[in-house]
This record gives sequence, C-alpha cells and structure tokens, in this order.
Amino acid sequence: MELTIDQPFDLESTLESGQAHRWKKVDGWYSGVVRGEFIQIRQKGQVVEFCSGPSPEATAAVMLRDYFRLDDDIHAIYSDIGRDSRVAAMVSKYPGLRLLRTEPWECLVAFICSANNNIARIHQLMERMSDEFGNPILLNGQTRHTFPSPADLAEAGEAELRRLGLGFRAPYVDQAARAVLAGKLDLPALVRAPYPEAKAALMEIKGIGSKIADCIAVFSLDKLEAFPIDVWIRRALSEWYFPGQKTPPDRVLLEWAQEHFGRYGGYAQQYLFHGQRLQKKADR
DNA sequence: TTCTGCCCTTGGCA
DNA sequence: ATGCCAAGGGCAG
Repeated sequence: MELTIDQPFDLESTLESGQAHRWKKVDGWYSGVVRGEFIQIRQKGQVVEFCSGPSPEATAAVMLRDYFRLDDDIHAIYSDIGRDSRVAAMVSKYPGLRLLRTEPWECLVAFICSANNNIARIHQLMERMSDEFGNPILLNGQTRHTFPSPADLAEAGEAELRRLGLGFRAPYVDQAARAVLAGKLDLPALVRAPYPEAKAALMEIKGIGSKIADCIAVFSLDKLEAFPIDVWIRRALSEWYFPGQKTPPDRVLLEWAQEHFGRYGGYAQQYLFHGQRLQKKADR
C-alpha cells in the first residue's frame, strides 16, 4: 500500500535519528514493529510504500500517519523554530526530519537504556528484550516480535534483564515495569497532563532524570516543548550560544532553551542533535 | 539547598 | 592493545 505525503518528510533521517530503536534496513526497506504491527516500509520521493501485519494495511496506514506525526503543521513549526538561525540552517539542510509519536512504555524503556550508552547498543537491547519476552509476528516470511508489556518485563525480572546486557539499568527497568503495573505510573494519563506535571511524574522513577524524562515527554507524550539536554546538545549550546564561557549548568541551559526555542523546542532539539551527529560522521 | 566527583554494565572503536 | 566513550542518573560528601 502507498501513502502520499504532501509535506516535507524524510523517512531515513527520521527513523535513524535516535528516536525509534527497532528499525532495521533490509535491502532498501525499513523493517520494524510499531504498536504491535510488523511494518516494512520505504520512500520514493513523496510516496511511501509499505506492507503490514497482522492488521490490514488500511488500518496500518492510519496508524502510521499518527506515528509519523503527519498531523503536525510542519511549515508552522519550521517557521517557528527557524527564528533561530542555526536551526533554520539545519532545517533547510535536512528538510523532512520529523519527530515521531512513539509508544510511551517502549519509549520509556528505550531511554532508561540510553543512560551512558550508545545508540547501536540501545537498539540491540530493545531487540533482545522483544525477542525474549515479546510475541512473534510473521510478515512476508520474516519474524519479528512485539515489544514486551510492563507485565512481561516485570515477570522477567531484574536478573533476566541483566542477562540480556542491561547492566546497571536492569533494576531501573524492572522498577518502572512494576510502577506501571501497580498504577503508580499512568502513562496514558501523562499524554493529557501538562508538560511539567508529566515530567515530574516520570522523574519519580529511579533511572529517569531530567534528560530521559524530556526524551520520553517529547517522543511519546506529545510534549513538543520538552528539550532534552544530552552531551551533544550541551556541547552545541555551550559553543554556539555561550562562547568563551564555562558551560552553564543544565538547569540554566534548560531554562534558556525553553525561552529561546519556545513551544516547539523538541523539534529544534532534534535538528540540533541530528545536525551535530551528521557533522561528526562527515568529519571522519 | 546546590554543586562536585565518582561509580555503574557492556561493548565498539581507535 | 587498552583506554575512551557512549541520547545519564544515583549517591556521598
């Protein structure tokens, strides 16, 4: 089935920008599992072609439009974050890099796993947890697994998670799974909650600090104003906006970024992050 | 209260 | 080879 897209959209940079962790490139197609659907997808110009299962493709098409945030007014967003000239330059260099609307529980686990870790290994851990504790789905002769539910991972427990290689993050994921099961952490409710409230609730979980809470908020809870500050962004902000100064503490950087980048700060952050990484890749 | 330094699992990379 | 680093956070002092 095909999706016709009448706005800036770049499948490759969007799927490979560190927001989603279960996409593999297999002969020109991206293969992944989104919200329980096995998706194989590729882009040719403004046309996106995909196969899906187990649900019918018409159902998956609706789901994918939501996943890719095609409901965003991307021109208004680009215009807003483009008030910053560095972001504007990156938007014109990489048009179509989008935020995704990922599943909150899966996103939460992925970003707990991101602590002091690299993207390749986060992908590996997410895939191992799925293979071990998720349910199999078959499509075009290939098998993938759904991402395990909180109950699945709570049942697996800390020791099993360590065995998969989560290391010191294993107890954090275990505890988060139990909090969701016990109703102490209500992720669907946080989608509707205001950003500060959602962030505070996430930070009650051990292993979720300010940065990881902001990642979960922007990628899965519809908080487009959230602005995750990681090593790349800290470096970029320090070098570009506070040159010749000692790097301000994150609290100060965050306050400044909220004010400077505004209500679509999450989009601006994604461009800064992606631009920095591509630049480094190009330098080598 | 806020800041600093150290530790934590694992593995890819130079 | 072996030390560094990786979309950080917890904890002690």
